[in-house]
Formats: sequence, C-alpha cells, structure tokens
Amino acid sequence: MPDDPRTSELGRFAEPALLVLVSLAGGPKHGYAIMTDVESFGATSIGPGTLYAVLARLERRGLIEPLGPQDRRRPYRLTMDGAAALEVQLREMGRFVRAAQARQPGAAT
Amino acid sequence: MPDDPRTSELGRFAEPALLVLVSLAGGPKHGYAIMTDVESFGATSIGPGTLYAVLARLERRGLIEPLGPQDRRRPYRLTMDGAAALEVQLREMGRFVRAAQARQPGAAT
DNA sequence: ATGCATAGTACGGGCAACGATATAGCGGGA
DNA sequence: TCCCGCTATATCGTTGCCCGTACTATGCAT
Repeated sequence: MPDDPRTSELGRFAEPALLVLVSLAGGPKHGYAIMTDVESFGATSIGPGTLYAVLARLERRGLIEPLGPQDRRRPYRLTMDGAAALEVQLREMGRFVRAAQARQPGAAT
Repeated sequence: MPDDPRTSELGRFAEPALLVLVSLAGGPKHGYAIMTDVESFGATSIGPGTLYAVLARLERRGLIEPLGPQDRRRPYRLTMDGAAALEVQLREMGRFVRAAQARQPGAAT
C-alpha cells in the first residue's frame, strides 16, 4: 500500500482513547459493545488490537474502571476523573475548532 | 519514563499536522514562525523534531507547498488540497464534539 | 455438527511524535 | 572584541501508539 489507507487526508484522526471515553459516557459497556458503539456513532471503527490496548491504558491512568466481570464480559465505566478529563477535552477541542474555523477564508465555492 | 509526562490527561491530543495546517490557514509562514504561532493560539507547542517532520509529510502529501526560500527562511503555504482537507477535518471534528457533548450527563455545577 | 455472532487475547510491524542535539548567521551588551 | 542568546533549520534515536491478524472459547440456530 503506497498510500496509507488509514490516512485518507491528514494523519490519522480517530484518537481511539477519546472515542472510548465518549462511548463510555453513554453508560458502562464492555469491550465488544464499545467497538460496535463507536462504529455506529463515529465515522471510524476500532479493531480489537487498538481497543483493548486503549482500555488497559485508560484503566492504568484511572480514567475508567472495570465493573465486576459478568459472564464473559468485562464491562468498564468512566471514573469521575475520566468524566472530568473528557469534559475538558471536548471543551478545548470545541474551542480549538471554532478558533481554527475563524482563520479560514470566506469558504469559497 | 514509565509514566509518560506528555500525556497529562488522555493520550496525546496535539495532532501536530492539524495545528500546522491551521497555522498556515492564517497565511504563509516558515517553520520557526509556525512554531511560535502554534504556541500562541493552541494550548500546545511543537518542537523542531516534530515540526519539520510534519512539514515534510504534509508537503509529500501535497497539502502544503514551499515558496521560494527567502534569506534563511523556508516559507510554506497551504495548497488548495490542503485547505480543503483542513475544512473537512474541522467540520467533522466539530460535528464529533457536538455529538459527544450531547452524550455527557447534565453538566453538573 | 456446522456455522455464525459474541467476547476477549496475543502478537508483531510500522510510523508518528518527541526531545535532544548540531549548525550557522546575526545583533547586542560587557 | 568576545560571548551570548535569538532566529532558523536539520537530523538522530527512542518510545509507544495504532492497527491488522490470527487465535480461543462459548452459545445458539440450523
């Protein structure tokens, strides 16, 4: 692949960790459910390799926490830290987008 | 470094390529000027190692193009492709942020 | 019993991000 | 004059994220 299929335009822009946090903001979920959820609300999808690595990292950082394993599922939920971090992140991101769009020329045809 | 000092909250979130494009959307600039510009409008800063790698990549992808070198400076400017890609990216990002914020609980105190 | 959806694990590669460092001209202060 | 700091760019090596792929295992329907 000479052209990097995952980088259609710019670099990547999935930011899987953020997608996971947003998914969990809609209620506790286990890994597989997060995968399908992200696929539905985002334009992207996350493979298992990415997902479970991200989950481990987020847990290690205290942004999410596991609930009691049910059957084969290992559900997670946002911690208060996680929710706060997500909120900050989204707000800053929104501010950034607005500031950036203000820089754009008149949006010609 | 077991603890990753640069990832204060989530993973990274600078997306240097995007920052560079936004900076160039405000007019042609050379590398050093981009660095200081980004530092001023973003919450982040980009080191030279990142910056010049990003510039090379963006040029290779045809999103930016070099102007004639002036003195010691090597200014770049957005191509039309670059401007278009940036616009798309910002719009999608804005849409994502709104969708994500809608998921957040009642925004307590 | 075979096959598919669910659910998670394991692994290995590739590239991006980053800090550190090198170079080099130029202007200002001691 | 000498040295230092700012401007400006380039390069190197490390780290770790991202991602695809393959594998295990279970339950249910056919």
